Amino acid sequence: MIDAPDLETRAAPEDHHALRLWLRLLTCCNLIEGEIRGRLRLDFDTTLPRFDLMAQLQRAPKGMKMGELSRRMMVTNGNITGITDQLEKEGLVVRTKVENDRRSSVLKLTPQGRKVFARMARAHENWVKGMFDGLPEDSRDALFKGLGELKLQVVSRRAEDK
Amino acid sequence: MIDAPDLETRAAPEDHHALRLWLRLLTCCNLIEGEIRGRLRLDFDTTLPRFDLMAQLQRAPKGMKMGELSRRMMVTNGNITGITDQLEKEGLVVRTKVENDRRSSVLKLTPQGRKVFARMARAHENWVKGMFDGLPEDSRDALFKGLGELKLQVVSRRAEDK
DNA sequence: TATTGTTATACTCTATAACTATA
DNA sequence: TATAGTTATAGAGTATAACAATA
Repeated sequence: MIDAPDLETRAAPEDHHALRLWLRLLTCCNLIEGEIRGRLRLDFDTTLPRFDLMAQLQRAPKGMKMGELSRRMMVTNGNITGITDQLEKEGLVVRTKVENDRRSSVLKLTPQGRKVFARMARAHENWVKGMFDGLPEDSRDALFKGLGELKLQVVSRRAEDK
Repeated sequence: MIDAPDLETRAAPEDHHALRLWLRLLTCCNLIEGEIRGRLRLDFDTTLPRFDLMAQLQRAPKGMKMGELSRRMMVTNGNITGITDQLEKEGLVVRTKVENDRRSSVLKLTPQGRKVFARMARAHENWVKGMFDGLPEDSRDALFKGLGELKLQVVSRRAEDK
């Protein structure tokens, strides 16, 4: 066993199972996310939110409205404006105007943005594969399924509350 | 199916299984963490790092050195100093000096800190239970086991790299 | 009136690096 | 020389709220 103190050590043996599960989930996520953030910074001098925004655009060849990005990334409009400003200054995305609604902007990757993102996405995928590929196939399947159920659970509770 | 666009929509069907698994993990974690952060803010006017620090101290009746907190919370010494300053100002923790090493500080919860933390911890546990308890027992077990494997995997890779 | 996006502001968290005091 | 903690600094990310233009 590796001696790696971490957040999960905050759990006590008598704690409720759900709590221990949550702390383990959080620890895993933080470890992996930290690894990815660090590498994005080191190898590509960028951040996770910038990468996420570009990933969303990559999946939307016709571009995406800023409000839609805000919903998907679950941050406020103002934040999207800020991240977009940076990316546009670097020539990676571009705001375009739509015909029927002059309030809206549609964001698209520039050719340069597509090129840069392709390189980042390839590296990113390799990092992730490296971290997950040691897991037995059935564990991966079980995780995927369990997390799917968990997500539904959490999302539907949120919908109830509002 | 609930229409809730989120980070996971960034995955494409052709993406590697590991990548889809990671995005789902990240989405779950962000949803739950956001919920907890929001409630900590609303109900107790505090933050997750502050709560985490107090949780660590709660588990260490004799207190804990700041360096140890830094390792467990995986942040730098300077950050621990900052969070500690806030909590000490609010009378929730206290720095104490140790006999044999005058450089070190040992942090402890004050009686007031223990009282406040107990209330927060109870509420926190209920939030978490509420989010996880809808999961079938075998799904929870599978998640716990799979995440344990994943954590080992990631931690040991980190150890190799350094 | 409601919506889209922008701006201004403030705050938390974070890391880096230089520093003090002790060991 | 090394370690424990502090300080100073800078930057990212976040939310809130007021705002302009448009629907």
